[in-house]
Amino acid sequence: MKKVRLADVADLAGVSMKTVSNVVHNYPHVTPEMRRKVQQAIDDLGYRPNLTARRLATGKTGMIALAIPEIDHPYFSELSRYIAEEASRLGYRVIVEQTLSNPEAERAVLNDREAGLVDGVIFHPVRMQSMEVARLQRDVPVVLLGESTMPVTADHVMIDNVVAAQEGVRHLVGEGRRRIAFLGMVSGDTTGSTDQRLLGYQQGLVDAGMTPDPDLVLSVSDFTPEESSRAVAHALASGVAFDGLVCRDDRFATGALFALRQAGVQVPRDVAVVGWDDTELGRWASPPLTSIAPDKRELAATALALLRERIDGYHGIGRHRIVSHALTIRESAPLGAPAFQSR
Amino acid sequence: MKKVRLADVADLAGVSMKTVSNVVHNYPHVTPEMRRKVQQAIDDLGYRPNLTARRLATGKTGMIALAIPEIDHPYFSELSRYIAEEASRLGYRVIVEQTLSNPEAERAVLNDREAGLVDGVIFHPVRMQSMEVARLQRDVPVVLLGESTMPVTADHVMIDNVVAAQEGVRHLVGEGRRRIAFLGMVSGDTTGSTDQRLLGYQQGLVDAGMTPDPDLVLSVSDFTPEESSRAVAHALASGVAFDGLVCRDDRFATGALFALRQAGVQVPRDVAVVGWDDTELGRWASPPLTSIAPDKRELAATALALLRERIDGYHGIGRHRIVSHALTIRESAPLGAPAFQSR
DNA sequence: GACCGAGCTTACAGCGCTGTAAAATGGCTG
DNA sequence: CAGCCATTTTACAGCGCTGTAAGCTCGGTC
Repeated sequence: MKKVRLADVADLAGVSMKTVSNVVHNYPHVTPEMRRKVQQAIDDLGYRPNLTARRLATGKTGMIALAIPEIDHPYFSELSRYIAEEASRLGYRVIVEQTLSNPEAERAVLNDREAGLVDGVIFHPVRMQSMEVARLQRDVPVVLLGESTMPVTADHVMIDNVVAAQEGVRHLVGEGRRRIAFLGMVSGDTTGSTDQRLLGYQQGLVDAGMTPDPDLVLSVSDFTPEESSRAVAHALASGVAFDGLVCRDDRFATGALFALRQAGVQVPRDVAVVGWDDTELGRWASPPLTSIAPDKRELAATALALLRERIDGYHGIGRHRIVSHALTIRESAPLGAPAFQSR
Repeated sequence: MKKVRLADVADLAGVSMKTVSNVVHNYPHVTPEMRRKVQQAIDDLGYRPNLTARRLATGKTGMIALAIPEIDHPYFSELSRYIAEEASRLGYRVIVEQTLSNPEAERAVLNDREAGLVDGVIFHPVRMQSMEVARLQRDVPVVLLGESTMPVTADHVMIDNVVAAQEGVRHLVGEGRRRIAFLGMVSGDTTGSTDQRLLGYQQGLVDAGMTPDPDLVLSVSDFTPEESSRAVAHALASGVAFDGLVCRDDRFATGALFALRQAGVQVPRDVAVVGWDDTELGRWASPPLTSIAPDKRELAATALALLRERIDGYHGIGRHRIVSHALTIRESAPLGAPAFQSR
């Protein structure tokens, strides 16, 4: 099956290439008879337009890049799904770049040594600072996700992490918890997400008339459930006492649940746990996780809408959009189940 | 920042376009002096090659498509990660097509109305039959994953599902389980994966001198933990008794754990559970899942190796590769923990 | 010192499609 | 039936790069 070109179809149908092109694109001003004749030739030859050539001619690729740290992190895989769905709705294909939180890979996302690959980029950086983004960003439209960076040159979508964390704390306080811990800080984490969540957590404590206790801010050495579990186990062994726990993400919460179970600490009776991201991992944890739930669908739609506008020619200053979130209540920190020994 | 073309660099450096191209591609026969001069011009102008034009000229896109049912299914998100990593190692970019198990979307993967988008496709179909794949498959190299189809026109990679299921059963039998159930059949599932796993399950029972009992094959109405949980709850309520459970995948197993917990059935004491796919979801379930673990990394590497060969010109008959698997033992069906009332 | 060949560099024709501008067609009007 | 205008179709020049084949250099050889 050798390649069929537009010109071949034109020859067979006895018309010009451009007419064939018009038929392919459903250009309205083509007589029905002509359309039929051309379509016949297309079908006979099994012609399929060559996308690469089209792109070269139009300058549009119809593709966007989605650059995220890890494809298989539950939050990112769920987000990817919505982005893929929304992109497909808008007629874009998605190429996935996995940065693995590698600074060089992140730089490569913007500083790509090649051009003309995609029409735009949706990028969730974790190692890159605003300055650097601004410096590296070239002509490609970029929409940033997450909290690490928000230069004025690119658009940006996030949820209000501070408020969300405050809400998480308020929920725990409302259920009678008095010693609420935060899990966790990660050394070398420059994303700002954690900072904002920690800030909101502290703010939440203050709102409730409590004093943040540095001992209750647990550190984790990596973004994995394993390390999170280790950190919680260590805290328990060191005698750090808490009856509530706000986690940086569901993965950390999952690790925490594991460590608590191992230590014989009951959730939610002894410790109520709030996760973050509302992922499948948390929905099926035991007990199922109460979790701060960013509206991922809205996040995806907003990011793509902004990107679309830039692709369509908007060149203004960077816009910042806050999308909504909710607190999804489940068993790990339910309503109306006061702590074992609430004071 | 307007576009810089190869010709602009050539002008500035005072050489031909082809020489610039040679420098860009590190073609060896370029004098150091020339190389320096050209590189200088490239840097001065901030030149970046246009990938689309390159593709049109070479006919290679440097991209492969990965077509899977759901990006955020734990098995597929983990597999995607390895495929993305391996692809990147080989210099390919990955574009992700989410079929959502939609027959039309699956057909579109092969029957794409446009050509020249990717050099090859890695495709995990769930609704499509061998015949149809063979009929629709065009000139693009295709490697199939999963068990639903294996036409002679395309390469194919899978694990030995029958043997794996037998091993799962053997493990449960070895731990003293005598009434082992299978979860679950899904109506409308034409993938063959489930069939093969069920077959292996039955074979495993026969190997152990047991008689498969149709009542112990549970049906689920959809590939979700929710439905799986419902199915198990229903079975328990109907008085179906079992002390071992082999699940079609970790999602089903996760749903099963939930239903069992709700019903006060202890795992593994009362029922030992074996999952499938060895995903993060199962690793952090409670209790952590014993699971049949396909070697996803090997799967990804094998699929890409086969695809690479086809892209490089191999046109022979479809090859079938079996990659290895293991049974990862965890708490849901541990070693040396005989059933509560084993007979 | 003319010749040779390996090593470098160049000119240019595509790759397959689309946008533009110009040409052809055909229905109406006066 | 010429004249006009709106609609439909055409010719062709790019889009930016690479492969091919030919041309140029220059040190080494006899």
